[in-house]
Amino acid sequence: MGRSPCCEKAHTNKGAWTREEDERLVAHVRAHGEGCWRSLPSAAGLLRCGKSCRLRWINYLRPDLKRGNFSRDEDELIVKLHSLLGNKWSLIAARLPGRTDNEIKNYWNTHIRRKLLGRGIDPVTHRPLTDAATAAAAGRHLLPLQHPQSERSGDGVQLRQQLPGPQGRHA
DNA sequence: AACTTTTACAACCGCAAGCAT
DNA sequence: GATGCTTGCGGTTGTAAAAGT
Repeated sequence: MGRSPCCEKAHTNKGAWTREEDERLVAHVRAHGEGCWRSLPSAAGLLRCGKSCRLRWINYLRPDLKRGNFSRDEDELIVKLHSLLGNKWSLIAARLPGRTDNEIKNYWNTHIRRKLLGRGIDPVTHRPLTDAATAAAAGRHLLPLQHPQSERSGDGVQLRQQLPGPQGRHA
């Protein structure tokens, strides 16, 4: 399939959104509705790519977003849905009004995943961890790495899926 | 108080699906 | 059917804030 750059990168802002950019985006979507993200930035006077605008709107600016902490019910529902659907965050989000796929994905990776591991449950399969994996989960301090650089290259993804604990990050 | 490490989450990137031509 | 474009998704990264030393 053909693929083109989503935007003219040389002329777009990146990084955190400013209040002014938010206001422009909200005003434009209110006036014209969602959709046609490709042309939205220029129409709204934003130096962002359409992708970035869409993400910002969906994950942060939409008026129907709940935000705030996840309730116990939501927590349990996410675990249940994940056991059925896997990493289909958009499908899971569709069952949780006011929550976004990105928010759920982040919540899963930072909270639920660790909680399940703490209970000796594999967050991928939702089954009890094997002895080896449990040992690794319990004693991850024994593991030699948690350096993102090494995780991020090559087999790091697979490795991370097997390894428990927080995704090591450093400032 | 200063510095280091960890956590949390917003945002980016690349890929693939779906639609139009 | 082939090609090109846009949108949506999931994985990954950057960084501010919090916690620890």
